[in-house]
Amino acid sequence: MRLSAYFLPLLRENPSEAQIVSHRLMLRAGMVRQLSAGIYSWLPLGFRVLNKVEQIVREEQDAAGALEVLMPTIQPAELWQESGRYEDYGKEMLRITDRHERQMLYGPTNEEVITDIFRQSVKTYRDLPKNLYHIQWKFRDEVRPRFGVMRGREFLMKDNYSFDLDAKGAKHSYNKMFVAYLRTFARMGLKAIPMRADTGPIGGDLSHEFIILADTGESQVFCDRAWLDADILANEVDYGSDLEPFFQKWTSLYAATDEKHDPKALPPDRLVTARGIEVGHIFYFGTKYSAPMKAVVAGPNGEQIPVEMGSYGIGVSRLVGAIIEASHDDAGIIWPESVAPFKLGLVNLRAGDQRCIAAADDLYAKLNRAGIEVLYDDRDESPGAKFAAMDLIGLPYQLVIGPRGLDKGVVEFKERKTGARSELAPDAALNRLAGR
RNA sequence: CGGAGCGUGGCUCAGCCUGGUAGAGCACCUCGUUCGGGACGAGGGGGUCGCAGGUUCAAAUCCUGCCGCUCCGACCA
Repeated sequence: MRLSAYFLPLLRENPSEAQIVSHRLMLRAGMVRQLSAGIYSWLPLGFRVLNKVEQIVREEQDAAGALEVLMPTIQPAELWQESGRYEDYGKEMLRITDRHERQMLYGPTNEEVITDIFRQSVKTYRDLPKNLYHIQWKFRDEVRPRFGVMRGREFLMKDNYSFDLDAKGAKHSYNKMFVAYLRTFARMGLKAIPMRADTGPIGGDLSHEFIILADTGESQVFCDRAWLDADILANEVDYGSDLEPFFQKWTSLYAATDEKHDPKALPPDRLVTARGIEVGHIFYFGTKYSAPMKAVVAGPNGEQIPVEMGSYGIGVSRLVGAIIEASHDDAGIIWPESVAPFKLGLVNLRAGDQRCIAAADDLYAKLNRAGIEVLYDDRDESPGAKFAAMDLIGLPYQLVIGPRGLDKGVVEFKERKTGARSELAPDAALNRLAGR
């Protein structure tokens, strides 16, 4: 993508409404614009990241055997009256009346809708287990939206729902999601630590929050030092096998939120105190919805059995902010390669110099042919402005083309994360990037 | 929802106290000179000061109401 043809409205100064670093950087890097309190438009650069995060979530859900669906954002109130949550949910739920005076709502979550879908079509235990997910916009009318997309009112969430015949099956479904979540966050360069959690308005008796460590996190958390070196992606997981050992392994290391922290749980030399951001939450809640909504199946002996359910959420749009919170420096964002909007920034320092243009255009074409996602800064700007822009948007690698380098037959290769620079022949730079 | 604050070109902000008809830096447009970490000169465009009402000869400035946004606290992916 040529920057001259892109839509990347960068801000040189910090918008006064943005108080935390991810919010500031997302506005300055031209990723999002606020439309209203807690409601954001995603601009091209931000949308690319959102899609990459979403895709990683999707791949890990698919790998764990969940099936993707898409449910509406607008739901009828009756379903919520049936489950008993219509009144309980309170003012957080955005209620809407349609032209026929029918009570509708903008879905804050989807337990009711999915349970309705399930009960219409699944009548026998032979069709179990099932696990359905979707990635859809939600609306929760937060009293106080803040932190940019990290706590918006409208947000993109992956939520899924498992259906099993009995508690044992439900626990296996829970474990699958537990594994999938650890893998999902790890692939985004995040260390997400599962912490036992309250179930809140969702209900149920088994629940874990997944919390990533970031200096600017909302809440204080405590964990075993061993977490810092843990490598979740090190071992492959067979979702068909018994996952309980995996679950036991990753829940045995101490980790607790502020409310649940026991100061005596660990010796001081093993205790890490940090800030945390919640990026996922999983629940096993049994028959809380299936019983009142009559989501029952015929069991092996013909009896009617309410299904055992769980629900699992990942804040997809929140993750974009959370990743920035966890990975940035004074100059801007530092994207993990897996979610970076482009892998590479190609900078032509002299937009008016034919030799530089020819060299940059040539490299740009080759990079495109090699399938490398590249943002090509072909604008006529000062070098300083170009470098600052590249550092701000935080692409993992930069290639700089200028007259000095061309005299020596080289381009400069820079790594955003480490700041390491080296000079390479253009073809060598190409190979190096293609090899990564 | 309790407490606090803000709303003036795209962004950051000054002007408001002590009313006299809007200003700076950055950004933008044109020309020229520049160019290896946010260049320089000259010229130029853009706002009626969140909205409504009131006081006054006169309101960005004073008064009232409303709307919007932000921050601190209790709740959430």
